[in-house]
Amino acid sequence: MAGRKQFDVDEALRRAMHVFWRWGYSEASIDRLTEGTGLGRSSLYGTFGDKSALFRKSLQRYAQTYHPLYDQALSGPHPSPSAVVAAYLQVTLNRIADPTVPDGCLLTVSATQFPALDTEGQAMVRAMIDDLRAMLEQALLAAGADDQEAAELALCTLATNKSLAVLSRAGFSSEDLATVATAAARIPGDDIRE
Amino acid sequence: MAGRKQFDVDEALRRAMHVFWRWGYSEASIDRLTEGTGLGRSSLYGTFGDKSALFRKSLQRYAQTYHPLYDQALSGPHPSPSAVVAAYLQVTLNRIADPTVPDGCLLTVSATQFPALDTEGQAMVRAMIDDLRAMLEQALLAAGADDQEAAELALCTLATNKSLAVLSRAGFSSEDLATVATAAARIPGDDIRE
DNA sequence: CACATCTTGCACCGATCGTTTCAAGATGTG
DNA sequence: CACATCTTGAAACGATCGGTGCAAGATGTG
Repeated sequence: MAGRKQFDVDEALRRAMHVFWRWGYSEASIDRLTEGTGLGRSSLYGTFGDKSALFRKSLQRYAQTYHPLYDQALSGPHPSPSAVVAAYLQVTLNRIADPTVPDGCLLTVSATQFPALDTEGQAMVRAMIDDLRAMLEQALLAAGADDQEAAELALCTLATNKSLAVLSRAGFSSEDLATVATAAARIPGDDIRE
Repeated sequence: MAGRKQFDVDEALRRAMHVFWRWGYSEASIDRLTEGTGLGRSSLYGTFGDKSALFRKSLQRYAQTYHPLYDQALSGPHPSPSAVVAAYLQVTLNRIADPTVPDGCLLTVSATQFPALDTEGQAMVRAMIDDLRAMLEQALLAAGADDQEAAELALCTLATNKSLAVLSRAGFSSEDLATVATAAARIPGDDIRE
C-alpha cells in the first residue's frame, strides 16, 4: 500500500489550490480536498499539515503562479492598467482552455471570506494584496509616473481586477468582462505610457 | 415562557441579514444566527423556515433596504456613475455611524460564495444582480444616454460597486475607497449628465 | 533476508453542523 | 375556569466537520 510517495506534491498542491479557489475556505472540506487532490487524509496531513497550513500554501502557490503574469504585463515597454486587465483576461482564457481552473480569483474569494479565516490566513491575504498593490505601483513608477499617479493607478487597477473577479464569479459573460476591462483602461492617467 | 411573539420580526430579519452579511452563507451557523438575532432556534425556524429560506429573506430585505439608495441617487437631475459611487460611500458612512452594519456588501459576499449556495439561493443572487444592473441602465437611459452608453455605463458602475465592496472587505481605508470611487466617476461617458 | 523508515487506507475521535421533537408555559376565546 | 392556540427553551437527532491513531504494506539499506 505504500513505500515512497505515490503522487506529485506540487500537482497535489495545485489541485488543492483549485478546491479552495472554487469553494472558498469554509466550504473546502477535507473530503472535497481529498477528492480534488486524489490523496488520502493521511497523505494530505502528512505532506501539508492541517487545513489552515494547506490553505496558506495554496495562497503562496497562487501568488507564485499568477502574480508573475501581472509583473510580466507591467515589465513591457507600455505598463498600464490595460496591460494588467489584459493579464487578467488571459487568466480567463486559460480557464476556458482548462475547465479545471475555477472562476474568479482565489485572492478575491479569500478576501470576501475574511472573517472566516484564522489570524494567519487573514495576515497572509492582507500581505498578498499589499504585495500586488506595491508591485503595480512600482511598475508604474518605473514607467515614469509620478508618485501620486502611480499610487492612484495602482489602486484603481487593483480595484478593476477585483471587480472582474466578482463579476466572473457571478456568471457574467466574457463579453461583459471585456467591456469592463476596456472601459477601466480608459481611466485618465492610463496614457502615461510613452 | 411563551404566548405571543416576544420579538419584532422585521428587526430580527435585519439582524439575521447582518449575520449573513458579515460571515457569508456557510459560516453563518444557526448558533451565530440565534446569537445575532437573540431568538431561540424554535422561534427562528417557526418564523422564517430553514437556513436557506432565512438567507433568501435576508437577501430580499437587503435589496429593499439598499437598492433604493442607488435608485434615489439616480433619480436626481444628474444620474451618473459618480452618483452611484456616492450612494455606496453613503452606505459606508452609515456603517461607520452604526458599527453593527458589516463591511462590504451582502450581494458581493454572496456572489463570491456562489458554489456554496443551493439552487434557489444562486437564482436569487443572480436575479438581484441583474435587477440592479437593469435599474442602473434604465436610469441612464432616462438621463439621455443612448442604448450603448447606458449598457456600458451601467455595467461599469456595477463593477465599481463590486470592487469597492471587495476592497472594503479586505480592510482598505476609506481614503483608498474614495480614491477608487472618484477615479471611476471620471470614466468617459460620465459627462452625459446635462 | 532482516530491519528501520516511510507512506497509505481505514477506523475512529470529539465537536459542530442544520434540523426536529416535545413538553411547559403564556395568551385569547368561550 | 376550561380549552384550543401559539410560542418558547431545551434536549436530542443523524450527518458532517477537522483531526488523530494505528496496523499493514512498500521501499531503501545492510
